[in-house]
Amino acid sequence: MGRTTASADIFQAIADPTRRAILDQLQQGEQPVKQLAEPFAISLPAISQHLHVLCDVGLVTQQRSGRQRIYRLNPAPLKQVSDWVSQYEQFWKTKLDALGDYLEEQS
Amino acid sequence: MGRTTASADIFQAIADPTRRAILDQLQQGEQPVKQLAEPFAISLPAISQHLHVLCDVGLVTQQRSGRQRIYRLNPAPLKQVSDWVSQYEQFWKTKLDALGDYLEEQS
DNA sequence: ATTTCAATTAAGCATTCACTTAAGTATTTT
DNA sequence: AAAATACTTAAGTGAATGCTTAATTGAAAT
Repeated sequence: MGRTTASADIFQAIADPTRRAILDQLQQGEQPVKQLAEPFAISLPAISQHLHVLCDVGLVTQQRSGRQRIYRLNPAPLKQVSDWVSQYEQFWKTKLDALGDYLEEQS
Repeated sequence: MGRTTASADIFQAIADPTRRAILDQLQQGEQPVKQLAEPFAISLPAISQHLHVLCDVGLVTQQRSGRQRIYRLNPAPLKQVSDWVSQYEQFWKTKLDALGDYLEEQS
């Protein structure tokens, strides 16, 4: 059934390396599917399915322009990931701080 | 074959909500498996398999203590996620800044 | 009107995933 | 030594995932 059943979860959406690469590429600006698909060694439908997943979680928006479909990055939903990770960022920063203190003591 | 084939990818590892919950719980300190499994409605082997995945990507470390196995959080690998996301953080912050500027202009 | 181009949707397939129960491995208690 | 405890590993299952090719949809050019 392919990518029709999307779980609409952001963590799931960014778990796939191809989808992350698509997002990375969209940082350079909005692009039609063909152009977006060019760097990848997979079929156009595969890309289309990935875009569908990204659309479902709101990471991209789409807009028709003639017979093209222009995709644009919308990074806002990534805040959910950022918020979750930053919880731990504190954690590892204090750890690095502790390491720094230790190193200072040694010198 | 269960969880034996771990992809050892951090984005994949945190894609599962149960695994994220396990990590969240480990913020309170190192814990044996039984205690760690308590809040979840799934079997102990399932938890063990999740822990194996987390171990593979280095997000947890394990240590024997008698017949218990103590798991401890190691958030360092999350830096990879943090770095990737922060790329976009800039993006949405400039967007929010732009919105702020716009609102200021209006007032 | 018909062909062409851009992209999606449909259908099918192999692999991976998260889970289960059953069996095995250590360690500790009795 | 035997039983109990804490956990892992093995084996199997249904569902989800990522991909493919074929068939559609829709707009543009001829």
